[in-house]
Amino acid sequence: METNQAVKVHRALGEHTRYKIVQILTKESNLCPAELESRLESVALSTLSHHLKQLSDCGLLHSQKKGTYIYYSLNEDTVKKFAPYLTE
Amino acid sequence: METNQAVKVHRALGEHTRYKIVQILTKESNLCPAELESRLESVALSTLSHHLKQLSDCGLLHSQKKGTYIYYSLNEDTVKKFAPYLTE
DNA sequence: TTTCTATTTCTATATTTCTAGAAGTATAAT
DNA sequence: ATTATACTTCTAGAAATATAGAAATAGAAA
Repeated sequence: METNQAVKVHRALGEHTRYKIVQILTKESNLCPAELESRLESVALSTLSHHLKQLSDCGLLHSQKKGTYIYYSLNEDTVKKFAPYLTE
Repeated sequence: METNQAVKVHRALGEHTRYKIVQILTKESNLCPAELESRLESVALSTLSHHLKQLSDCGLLHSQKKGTYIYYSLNEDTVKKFAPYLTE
């Protein structure tokens, strides 16, 4: 089943927790999973990790590793293209 | 579970057939289910109807009844807000 | 090396979504 | 009134997705 990026991006944003993650990252960038966890309500870290992977795979997020920490932030270009209203 | 419009719209667009329906309607508007069916590959009318409902419920489409026909077209405002790249 | 911390991957289960046939509704035509 | 057409709603099975605990990985500190 062929899946283009647009569909992937929309599917990624079409779920509450992931949508919230993106919203949070429009306000504060370079957050690590543990920090995101504290800003969400009752999501297991393993679940959060799964969501972050999906958001990264479709190009909405990028991450930077520093020691044992991984800092996530928005990929501005992708957000601008597919969900510009989020950063206005 | 509270669902805002943005999440609903993204969820609606995050599926191939529905995404395709919206793409088709950016080029030709006022199409009825039977016409859409002929422009898609192997989707049962009942399935198509279900997709059209989802697209309508989130505000992406509106429809107009004429006799037994129902003509669907894009709700420009919603598309402009949530997926502007589709009409550019 | 051992232990600790941050995070991901694996696994299984629960839930949601997709799909299409069958049945139903509404309008039009005979 | 009967039949035909256009479409939707109901139903149920199949497929996909979400969830979280347990196990695994990778780097930092002791």
